[in-house]
Amino acid sequence: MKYPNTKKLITEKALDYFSNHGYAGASIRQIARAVGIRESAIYNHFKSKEDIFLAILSEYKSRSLTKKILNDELLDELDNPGKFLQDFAGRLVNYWNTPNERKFIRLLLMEQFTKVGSLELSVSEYVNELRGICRLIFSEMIKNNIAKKYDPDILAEQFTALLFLIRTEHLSREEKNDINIVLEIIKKHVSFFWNSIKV
Amino acid sequence: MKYPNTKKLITEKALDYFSNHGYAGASIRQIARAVGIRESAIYNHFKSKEDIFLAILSEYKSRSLTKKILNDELLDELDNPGKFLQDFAGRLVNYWNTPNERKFIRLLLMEQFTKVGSLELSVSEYVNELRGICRLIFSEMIKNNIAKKYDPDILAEQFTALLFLIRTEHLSREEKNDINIVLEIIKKHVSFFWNSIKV
DNA sequence: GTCTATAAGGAGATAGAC
DNA sequence: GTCTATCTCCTTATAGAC
Repeated sequence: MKYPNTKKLITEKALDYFSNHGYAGASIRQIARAVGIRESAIYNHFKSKEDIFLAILSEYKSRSLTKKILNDELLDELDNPGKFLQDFAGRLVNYWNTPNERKFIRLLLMEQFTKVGSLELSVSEYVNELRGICRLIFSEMIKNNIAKKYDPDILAEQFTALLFLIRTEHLSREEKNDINIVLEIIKKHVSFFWNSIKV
Repeated sequence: MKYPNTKKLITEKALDYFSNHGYAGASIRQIARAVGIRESAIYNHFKSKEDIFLAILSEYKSRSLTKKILNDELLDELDNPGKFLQDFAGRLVNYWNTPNERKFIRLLLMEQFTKVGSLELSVSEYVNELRGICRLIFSEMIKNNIAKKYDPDILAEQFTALLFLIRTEHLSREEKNDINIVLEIIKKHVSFFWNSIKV
């Protein structure tokens, strides 16, 4: 933001409009006005509306959930699995609640069926990374005899589903305090979940 | 369908287009063509595009999940709780997979953030009925000492979340066989779920 | 209840001056 | 890199004949 880059600004404002009105419902005109330039100037940076959309998706696809969530600090807590799970879920929910991430999920949910530009945008892809991380965590817990010998795939699925539903339900509201309510709910569920799988 | 009703036909085709392209992405022209009349003729039945959308939502809101799922036949199986849960989930997934219901969920996911016509369209509202039914079921099981004394709210939430995620993930694909894959996954999860809560 | 014709405006996109 | 001006097409919606 220090060195205002028009191209970057366009994708930011476009993400704003796309995530609020959908791809079809947002117009180049509105985006240009939000950026502070004329529509025609947009075409100096992107060759079409679809091109802007693809740029946004490209940024979205280049993120790595693992890097954002599973840092060393968290991994140090593995010897306290209950706390580890809580912090893991808490970190995830906080990350999901960052402004851009919220917009991305909204856009994903809106455009998953429309297939603009023959580009796939699927919920599966979105939760699969989380699923994989959970599978790893629960496998490890079972191997170390911390958790009961359940199928790690099923545990991962249940954990993922819980986080996904609660997250999805709180995407519409914009209140700042909302995240604390979500964190409370998540905490209760993680606590229950851990108690039912721990040895 | 025996007595072709133009008004009904319009909402049907509109639902088709809305659920595939979103509200903003579908045009009266396309809908009229699908119905087999001119755009102007649409306005004999609805005063605006938004009016069509509201008619669709009104139909969607008038459904009752309970009536469609919880009939006497199913309730007779309550003395065999494992089978009951399986059939309950199976019925629900089959109902969710009916063409119109699929379209409704797609439309809901797409338009939950746009607020066309100041009408609320929320995922919460969608899953709340299911949540309530599950809460009742699990409360009853606990009271009758069939299930462990867990918090029925949490059990209901986990059961709902599981069904919702799996359902959401399979909304994009149109293959007829897909429902069998979904039913298999659900079956596995319900089985696991029941085993972990039964006395 | 459907048609033709048309209005009025917004959409995406381009040309060429500065 | 942004501007003005313009093109072409599509959008929702209305008027009035049949």
